[in-house]
Amino acid sequence: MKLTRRQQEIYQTLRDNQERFDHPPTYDELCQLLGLSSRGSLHKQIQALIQAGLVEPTEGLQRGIRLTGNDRSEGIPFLGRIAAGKPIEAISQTMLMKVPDELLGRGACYVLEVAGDSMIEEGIFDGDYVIIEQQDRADNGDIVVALVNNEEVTLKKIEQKPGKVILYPANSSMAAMIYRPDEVQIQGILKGLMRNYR
Amino acid sequence: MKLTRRQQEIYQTLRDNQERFDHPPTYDELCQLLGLSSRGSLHKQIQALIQAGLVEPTEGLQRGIRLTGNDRSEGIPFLGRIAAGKPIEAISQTMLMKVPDELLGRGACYVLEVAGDSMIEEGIFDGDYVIIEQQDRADNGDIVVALVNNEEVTLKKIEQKPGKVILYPANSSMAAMIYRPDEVQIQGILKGLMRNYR
DNA sequence: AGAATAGAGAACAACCGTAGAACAAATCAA
DNA sequence: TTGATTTGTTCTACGGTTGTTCTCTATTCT
Repeated sequence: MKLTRRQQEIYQTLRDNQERFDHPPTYDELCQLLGLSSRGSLHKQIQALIQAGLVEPTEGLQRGIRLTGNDRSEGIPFLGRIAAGKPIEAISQTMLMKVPDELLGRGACYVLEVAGDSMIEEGIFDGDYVIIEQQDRADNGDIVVALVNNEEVTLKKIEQKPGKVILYPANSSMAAMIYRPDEVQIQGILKGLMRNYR
Repeated sequence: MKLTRRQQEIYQTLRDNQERFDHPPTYDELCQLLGLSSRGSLHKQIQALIQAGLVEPTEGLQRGIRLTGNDRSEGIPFLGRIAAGKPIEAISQTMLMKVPDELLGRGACYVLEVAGDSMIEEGIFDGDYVIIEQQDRADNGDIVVALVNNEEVTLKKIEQKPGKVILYPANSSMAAMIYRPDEVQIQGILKGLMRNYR
């Protein structure tokens, strides 16, 4: 989606003033900030920003959140479930999940829900949430999200040797898989884990 | 749960004036403090704060406790390390740690760092952070923080039978311990877990 | 000229905060 | 104990605020 000049300008103003408001600002406050005198005009622009995914819409609530873009303060995206042997079940809407800073890597991160017990001996259980930092290389021994043959996405421990790549599950009832380097594409490495007991 | 502006304002006023009252204040006193003239109006706002878990509701009692609640917007306290067989190494200053809402219980919660491998088969490793909800009872099968003989604090799976309490480690090289009910005091139950890969 | 972009302003519905009456439970006074 | 008073709760109603929709006008660009 492409933004008009004015829309970019408004978005920039939103970001610049994000911290000036203890609570999300009202349309009237924003109008004053932007030199507008009509809520309706602003509303039209804001809708464009929502359409572009730069602003979170408010659900029914008044004084609803406006500005928040997709920066890390509101959480990182939850992309879906990852199971050994299947592509990631992508989730329709981008959900944001708050994650403690301690579990984040330096780069772009996202969250996946683990399906299956293939990493059980590493303490990664079915239903756990893993925080993945997006990157395309890994050290031996890292636990990675790997795309195999452009088809399957799995969470495995990796070992890269000259001419072959081994993906080890952490479950003694499953076997390690050996591939040619060009068959395996690293998508990210494991940075953190969260589990929910109920 | 999100608070409206006024609700936050009221909550802040409650906190600020918490120490000014020897006993919890009445609705009328709070109304005067907040410039309201209707108890009913205040009541509705207070209900919202209770809903958000920031205020403890009063059970039947009059002049009942109001304000005190658990504000977790700044994080929950990190209390120290817990190892099987030793008291919690208390940390000098109370550190706050931000934790995703999904991992929190409803009541007061805190964070401990796990020392040792006694729960390794439950996927709880040395160095993991566990989120504990403070409470003094548990169901069989829950993983609890238990104070034994007023000396040792451990993280174990509990089973309570008439006349005895069994604490199971999740490590086949360690034995379960059997106690009399009066020797074991439950301090909290496990609600969530976080792990950091570096 | 025609289309796209911006803004003003009116009108409306939902939401929020408040007041106040009425009632029940708890507390206090005698 | 009994009755009066305080205190917490429930309910209705009202007005202001806020988000949304709509129409209309002005400006800019191709």
